[in-house]
Amino acid sequence: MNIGMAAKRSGLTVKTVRYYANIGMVVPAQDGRTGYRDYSDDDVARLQFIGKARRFDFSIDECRELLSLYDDQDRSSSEVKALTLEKIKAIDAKLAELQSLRDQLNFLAKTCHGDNRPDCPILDALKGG
Amino acid sequence: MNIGMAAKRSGLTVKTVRYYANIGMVVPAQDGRTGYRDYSDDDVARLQFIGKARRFDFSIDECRELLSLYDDQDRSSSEVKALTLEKIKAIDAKLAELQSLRDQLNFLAKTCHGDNRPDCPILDALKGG
DNA sequence: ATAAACTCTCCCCCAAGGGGAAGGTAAAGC
DNA sequence: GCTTTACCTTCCCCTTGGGGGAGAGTTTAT
Repeated sequence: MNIGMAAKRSGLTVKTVRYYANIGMVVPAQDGRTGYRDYSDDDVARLQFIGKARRFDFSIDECRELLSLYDDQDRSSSEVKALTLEKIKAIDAKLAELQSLRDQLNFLAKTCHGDNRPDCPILDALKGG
Repeated sequence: MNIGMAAKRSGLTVKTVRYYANIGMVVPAQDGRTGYRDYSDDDVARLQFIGKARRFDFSIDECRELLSLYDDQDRSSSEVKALTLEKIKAIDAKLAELQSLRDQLNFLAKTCHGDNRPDCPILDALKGG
């Protein structure tokens, strides 16, 4: 099938699908005369797989890794689990960082009266050494 | 003072300080002969301000806005507070998204036995429609 | 036959700088 | 005075994960 259909079926944009072909992640067959990419059902399955993994916040390189595990019939589930646990750890770190930011901003916002007076503890906090 | 000292005092890298000059955020005086940037103490204070705001996850454009509020002696604190509350809302949304991702991945990781057997519920979840 | 829809490659764009080359300057050592 | 070293300048390419659009070829529908 052409790239438009592959994109539709995988829920990705044509640009994204083409990008994945360019970086060698999902390389379809190609019509020698027209140059049109020709996607198989299996290609579409791989695109779907990547789309899901991306939504789980896996990077392109991590997707590549997952994809090679997905392709390897003999791989052990422990490798996939390890990758997933690492990703969870990274997400936890980001969560903690954002939480701390949120708390600090929230404290500033609460102490700021937020009226027409020009003095503002938020700016003061940003200003102060 | 030269850019190296300004960078040191503001806790930023030289590259970053030069970048802020290029995009018009903190534009120092410039020596006509050598072309060297010449930072005042006030410039450094602005750089520090931006550094802090960036650490609070404000984007460059938001920093620009904060900076203009910071410069405006007649501004009301309500504008600053509004910007801050918006930023808190954005952080909350990101937190919720990451939390949901974390939960889903955690569930998958828990149900994955993670041994030498090849079947893996994580990959199955990524595979399935 | 022609217009619309689809596809191709190629190039520039985003945030927020980082890395490094090539070349001018300044300060310090001898 | 000379040289080394440290610092400064501009310029260009790189990152992530694609988006937007130009210009040209193809296929499909009318």
